[in-house]
Amino acid sequence: MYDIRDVWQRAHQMLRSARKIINEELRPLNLSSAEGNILLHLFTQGQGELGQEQLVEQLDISKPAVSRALDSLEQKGYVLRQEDPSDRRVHRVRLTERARTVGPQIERAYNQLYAAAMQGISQEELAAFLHLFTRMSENFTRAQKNQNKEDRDAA
Amino acid sequence: MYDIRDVWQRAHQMLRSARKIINEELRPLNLSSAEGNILLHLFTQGQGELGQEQLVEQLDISKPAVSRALDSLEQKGYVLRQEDPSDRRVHRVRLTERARTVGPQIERAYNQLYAAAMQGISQEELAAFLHLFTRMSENFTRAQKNQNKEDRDAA
DNA sequence: ATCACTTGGTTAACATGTTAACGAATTTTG
DNA sequence: CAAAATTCGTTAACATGTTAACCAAGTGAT
Repeated sequence: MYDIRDVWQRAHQMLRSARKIINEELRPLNLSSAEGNILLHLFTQGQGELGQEQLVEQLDISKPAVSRALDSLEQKGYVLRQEDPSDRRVHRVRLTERARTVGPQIERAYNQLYAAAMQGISQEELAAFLHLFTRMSENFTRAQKNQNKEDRDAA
Repeated sequence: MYDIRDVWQRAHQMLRSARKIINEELRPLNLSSAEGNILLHLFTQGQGELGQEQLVEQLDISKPAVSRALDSLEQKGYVLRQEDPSDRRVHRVRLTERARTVGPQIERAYNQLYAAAMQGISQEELAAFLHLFTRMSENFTRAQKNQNKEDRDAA
C-alpha cells in the first residue's frame, strides 16, 4: 500500500542527494550548490544580466537567500553587482570573466546530475511526473490561501 | 518543453508549502513541523516506544536532527526519553499523556494536508508518481556511490 | 580479560532556506 | 507637487537539515 508520506520522504531524499552530488562536483571550484544554482541560471537563462528580483522570481527562492549567495559569489570573483542607472534600487548581476571560464565545467556537472536522474525514465514519464507534481503544488498553494483566509476570518 | 530543473523547483515548492501549512496548523500547540513529524510517526508507527536510532532510520533524517527535535519535545512535555535497561546506550522515546491528548489534533492536521495534496489525483496516479520518484531517488543513490568510488580511485 | 571495533546519542560547526523589519528609491494618488 | 504606497535589496533572527568529532556502552576476537 502507498503512503502519501512517502512523497515527502522521497522528495527530501532526492533534493538531499542532488545537493550532495552538486556540492561534490563543484568543490574544486570552491562553489557551493546554492551558488552553483545561481550561476547555472545566469549562464543558461540570463541574456546578459539580471536584477536580483528576477533571480528571486525565476529561481523561486527568497530575497535573502539570493542576496547572500551573491555576496559570496561576488567575494569569490564570479559575479559583479552594478547599480542600474535607470532605477537605482536594482542591482544588475553580471558574470565575470572568471565565471565564464568555469561555465562549461559547471554546466557539465548539472547535466551529469540530470542525466543520472533520468536513467530509465522516458520523456513521457517525466512529463506525467511533472504534471502531477505541478497539480500537487497548486493544491498546496490553494490550501495555503484558504488557511490564510480562515486565519483572517477568525480574527 | 519540459525542463528537468522544474522537478527540483516543484519539489522545493511542495516541501516548503507543506511545512508552512503544518507549522501554521500546529502553532496553537506550540509545535513546529519538525516536531510534529516526529510525534506523528510515534503516534502512527510506534508500538509503545522507539529508540532514537529507529526514528533516524524510519524518518530518514540525521541523528542530530532527531536529537534536537526530541530535546525540544521533551522540554515541552510531549515525550520522555528513558534509558533502556537492557542496553544503556539506547534512549527509548515515549509519548506523554499530554502528547496523547493532542494526538488527534495533530493527526487531523496531517490528514488535512494529505487530503489537500491529493485533490484531483487518483490512487493510480499517485502510485505511478511514487514509482518514478523512487526510481529517480535510486538513480541518485547509485550516482553518489559512483562518485565516491571515483574520489577513492583518484586518491 | 583485554584491546579493537561498532553502535547510540550528543555537540559543534555550517549549509541553506524562511519571515520580519528596515532603508532607500520609485511610483501612485489625491 | 506632496504624502502614501510599492519595490528592491539588506540585515537579523530563526528553522531545519547535514557532516565531523566525540563519549560511553556493548561486542567480539585473540
